[in-house]
Amino acid sequence: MRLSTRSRYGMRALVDIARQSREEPVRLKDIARRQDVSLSYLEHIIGPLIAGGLLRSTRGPGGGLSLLREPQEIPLVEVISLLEGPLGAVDCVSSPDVCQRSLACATRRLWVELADAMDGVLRSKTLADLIHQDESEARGACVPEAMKPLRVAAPGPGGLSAAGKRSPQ
Amino acid sequence: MRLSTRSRYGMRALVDIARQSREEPVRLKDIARRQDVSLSYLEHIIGPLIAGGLLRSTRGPGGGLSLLREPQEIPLVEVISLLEGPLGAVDCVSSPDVCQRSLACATRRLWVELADAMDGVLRSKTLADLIHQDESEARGACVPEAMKPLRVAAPGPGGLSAAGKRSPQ
DNA sequence: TAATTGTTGACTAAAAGAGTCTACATTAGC
DNA sequence: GCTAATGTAGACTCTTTTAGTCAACAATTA
Repeated sequence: MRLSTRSRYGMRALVDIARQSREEPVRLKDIARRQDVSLSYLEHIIGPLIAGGLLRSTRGPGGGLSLLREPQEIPLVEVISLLEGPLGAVDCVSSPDVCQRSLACATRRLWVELADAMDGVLRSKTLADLIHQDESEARGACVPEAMKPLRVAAPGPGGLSAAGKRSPQ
Repeated sequence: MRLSTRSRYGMRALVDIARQSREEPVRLKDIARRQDVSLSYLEHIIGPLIAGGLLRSTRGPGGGLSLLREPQEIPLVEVISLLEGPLGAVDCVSSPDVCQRSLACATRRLWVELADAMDGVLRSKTLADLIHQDESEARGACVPEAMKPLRVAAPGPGGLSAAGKRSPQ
């Protein structure tokens, strides 16, 4: 249940473009450098965002990527949808009898609620929220010390915590 | 961002035990049969639940698994935590400078919110909720036809939808 | 035409997911 | 104490996904 680098890099790339973009397109190479992601990999990540109508690309010298809409018109749910596919999908399609075993039905409803919760968050925010939040944080709200427990969430005791995993960046 | 079979099978196993259990322990073999999961695999899934103090196991003839607490005393967040590890973990630990690049900080906060949302759902429910929900559904609320779009969530237009993936069961 | 940009697809290595199998430890009942 | 019925542990395997790299190519500007 962890986010792929596609989503993370892709989201960062979009924020990057939104911040740099002053009319002229932003070069993929520059995004890769600023975000510290390999250019070749970023190309693949950007693909779905172009296909999904979030970005326009122009080739040749002076070319690059630009947003097709204003940041506040880009809901994050759309971004994640393009990059990650359906959230928390639990498809029990192959056995159509799942519902007769009402047990499966009960747990399934839980997974639906889980996905809905994430959907709610992503639906309530736009790219603009990330940029603005970012700018206020850049003014000092987010100090390195406060970042130490980079493991996400698990608020309070008895919370989510278990295996130790690692990830790129 | 999809749930592993561990969580799904494990949760179903717990519900199974909670429903069957009338004092005497429930045999793993029976759970495997009822839930249509291989016995050998279920053994591995059950392990963390025992280690985590949710289940007690007794060996030998007449042995099996039993809940250590009443279903209403078992928060689902605890179950998922044991089976899945931290929800939506995004650990950028290896580069301690993430926060200086405030961009990373902005997206990171989004991932935290996402994990919190899931956490909220799981924290508000107990095993008892699944059992009861289940029983009312068994009385006819959940008909096979209503189950066709087994792909989870994505409520409304413009919602979450993209890649086509498949999974066991 | 040459340099600069994005596009596409084949390819790969490593990790995680999903499971199997075998040997072993406990215990109840005879 | 023996035997059958249970759970336990760990090594092992196969498949899919993740996370990339690389090379050829297409478009565009100067």
